[in-house]
Amino acid sequence: MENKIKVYNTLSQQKEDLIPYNGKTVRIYACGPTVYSSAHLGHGRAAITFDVITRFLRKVGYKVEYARNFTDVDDKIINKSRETGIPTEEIARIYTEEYKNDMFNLGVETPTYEPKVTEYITEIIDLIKTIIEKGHAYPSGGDVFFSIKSFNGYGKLSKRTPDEMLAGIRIDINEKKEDPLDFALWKGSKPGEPWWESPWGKGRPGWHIECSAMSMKLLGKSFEIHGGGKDLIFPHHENEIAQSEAATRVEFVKYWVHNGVIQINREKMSKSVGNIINVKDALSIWSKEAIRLFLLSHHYQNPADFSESAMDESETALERLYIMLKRASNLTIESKKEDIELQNSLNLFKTKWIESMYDDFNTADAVGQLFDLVRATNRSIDAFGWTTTLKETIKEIRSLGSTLGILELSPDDYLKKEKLSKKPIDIDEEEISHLIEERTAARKQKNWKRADEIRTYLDSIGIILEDTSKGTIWKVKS
RNA sequence: GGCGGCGUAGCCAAGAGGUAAGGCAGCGGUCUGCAAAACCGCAAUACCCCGGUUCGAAUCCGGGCGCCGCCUCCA
Repeated sequence: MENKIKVYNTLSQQKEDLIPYNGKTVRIYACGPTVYSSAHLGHGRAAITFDVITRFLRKVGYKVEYARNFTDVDDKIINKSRETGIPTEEIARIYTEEYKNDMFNLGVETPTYEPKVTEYITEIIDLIKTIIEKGHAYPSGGDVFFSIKSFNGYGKLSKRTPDEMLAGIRIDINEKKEDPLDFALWKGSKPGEPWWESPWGKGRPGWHIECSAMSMKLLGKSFEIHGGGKDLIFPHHENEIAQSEAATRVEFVKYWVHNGVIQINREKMSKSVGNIINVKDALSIWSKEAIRLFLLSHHYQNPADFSESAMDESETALERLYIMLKRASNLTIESKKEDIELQNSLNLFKTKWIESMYDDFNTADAVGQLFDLVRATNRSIDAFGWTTTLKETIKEIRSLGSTLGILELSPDDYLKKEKLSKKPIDIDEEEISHLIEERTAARKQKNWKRADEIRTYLDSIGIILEDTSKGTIWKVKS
């Protein structure tokens, strides 16, 4: 096995060995949402990407300090407040809570820190003061701007020079700026906007400064991984680097990690196109684990094209995993038998899925390894039933599962309850049991007509019956 | 226009110099009262095109074509 985790760094455009600044501690900052509307699958993907990275790093022995912020003061929140008449703080509070719920429902573990911008205003003001003192920013008419010309690495993350940026510029000319590419660190507040006292008058933070202030406060001047969606590379992350390094004169972040965007029909999911799928809505149709499996079947850097049929396929694929676990749990006779062939598959799997994850967190490859092993496991169950090897195999499969955040339910909970909750079916479990009993009796008398009637009826309302050597079991149709 | 990326069977998707994982859909078989599930097999000479480097290219280089992202708020 490779002894170093490889991670693709947007800054160098290469995979690099993950070498923390200090021992085995990895500090991660991932950009969270601006809380002015419901979380969509794009937010979900970003959260799940860094959730899995965190879970894996911890699994292989790293200490991970993970911060994910809430931007709770911003133009978009102010606009939303104007449209709805709801105070900005209330809008921020509502969507912050909703985001936390949505992420919980997606099985995303809570980060170590969840800072809010409004709780770090002092740090933000101090940081801006430092940047001004070092000659990289200037107050102008109540605002403070960062001078991109004063920072000679500007553009190093997004791979473009200021001249190239200027060529395609579409932002409004702002008289207060010395250079059209300069961006606001602090914005003087207009009437009715949230504001804080500052050396430059009443105002609020610009968009990018909060992430620099909060990440450096919580994780230190230099930390290992900074993440977010690819759409944040420019200008957000580019500006963060400029601000932070202008203030500290040391490397801000060692590895920049960006996840691909969600697409619908090969087009980016975005508000302007109007093709947003909210996390809540997706969760009302598909299980959280099917959503995770769908996302994790793509490499985190690639775009993931979302569609109902693709999601249905993921649900079916997940069901295949749970059916295998169900078949295994149905075996009651313990024995000391071993299965050499399964043992070989298991040994291969143990090495390969870890290797896949070591290679830039390649969950899609790991998922492929998993399905390989599932076939071998089913084969073993058919041939030998319960073996000590099977027990070991299930344990290893659960181990990958806990890294990806899937297979965390009991097979019955998934095959029945989870799916019943997604597909409201007009029958309860007790009634199903009664019908199954009746059918079993009919089958004993070889009354196939009645037996098939019952099965057909249940099938028509979405319940599938399976006759096994241990009796009839049921599950909810996909 | 500038910068970055993508193009792998019917669909989705890994792989990034050594002869192409996996999932879904389809078809045939085993098993079953019939099914389902599972397993076995088929479709399957699947790497956008044209050049080049190499003993060897899906992978590296050059040139096309098509698509996408960023350059304005995005995760």
